[in-house]
Amino acid sequence: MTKEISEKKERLKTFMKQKGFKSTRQRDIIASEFLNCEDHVTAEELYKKVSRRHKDIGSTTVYRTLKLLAESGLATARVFADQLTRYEPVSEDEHHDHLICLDCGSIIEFEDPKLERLQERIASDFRFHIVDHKVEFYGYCWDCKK
Amino acid sequence: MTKEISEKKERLKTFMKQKGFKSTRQRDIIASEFLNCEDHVTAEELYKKVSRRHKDIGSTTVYRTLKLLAESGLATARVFADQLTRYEPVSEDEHHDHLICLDCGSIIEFEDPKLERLQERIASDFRFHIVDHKVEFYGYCWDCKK
DNA sequence: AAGGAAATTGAAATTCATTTTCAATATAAA
DNA sequence: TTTATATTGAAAATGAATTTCAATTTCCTT
Ligand SMILES: [Mn+2]
Ligand SMILES: [Mn+2]
Ligand SMILES: [Zn+2]
Ligand SMILES: [Zn+2]
Repeated sequence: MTKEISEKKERLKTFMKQKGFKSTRQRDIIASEFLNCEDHVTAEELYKKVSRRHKDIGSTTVYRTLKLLAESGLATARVFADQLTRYEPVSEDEHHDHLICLDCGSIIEFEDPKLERLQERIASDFRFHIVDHKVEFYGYCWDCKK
Repeated sequence: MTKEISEKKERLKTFMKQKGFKSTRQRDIIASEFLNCEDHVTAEELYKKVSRRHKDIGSTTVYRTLKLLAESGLATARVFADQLTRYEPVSEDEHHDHLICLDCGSIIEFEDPKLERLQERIASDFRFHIVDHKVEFYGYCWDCKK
């Protein structure tokens, strides 16, 4: 377990204590498995991974723990075109958007300051106060285009 | 019924004939109701509108007809944060994105050439071939901010 | 017009991800 | 320990959307 991950688990513990939530074996296992897979996983996908070695952990608990991770700020929930709720670990206050391949499903992450600034300009045009945004580009990655 | 709407209904007829689909009273009523409400409606919402005056039309048919309208190019399906599939009439090849108020739910449409160009630049950075995109800004509209 | 193949309809059943319920169990503070 | 409270997993419930199916329509073809 890397330093980053154990530090995150520490943050989770703090969050739970502060909120009056209890630390459990299940939450610990699920959080570890989640933080180790740097993917955009669904609850079911993570449940499959977890239950390979822990057949006693139910999928309901995985759904619940992912929600908890999101509340604690360690995970973000994302919904792409397939309408499944996916979670990804959050690293620092970094924000990014996604390029999604319609063929192989691969997801490329990108960050673009121009895009962020453009958003501000558009918002002010409409006197709108933006608190969040969703930018997804769908198409074909280099490999699939060939 | 405006000229634009009757012209659209004509296009739908052409599309249906060409595909071997049949014209029915239900489809006609549902399409009219849809084209008249310049909104981002869900199937259930449209079903409620339709069934006010046509209690014999079932919701299944509304779901099916909206799909048909999307296939014919007269409607586009959109999914915002509430995860419901919404449809909106398509006018010409015009493309637009959305600002969505988290308080009152109002939707502001906008078009930004800079955004479209930026997308191209980002795509080429990743050698990605974009065919579609989704840009949604969430926040608070002027009225709700007050 | 009438006949008939093929498409459409509405109700009910089904799907599928996610949430809720609930009795049994685990946690942690005293 | 004791005890109050939170958590768990199985099963049931939810809710949007789709599928199934028998009855009805549509629209060619005679
Ligand atoms: Mn990501
Ligand atoms: Mn719109
Ligand atoms: Zn690909
Ligand atoms: Zn508002």
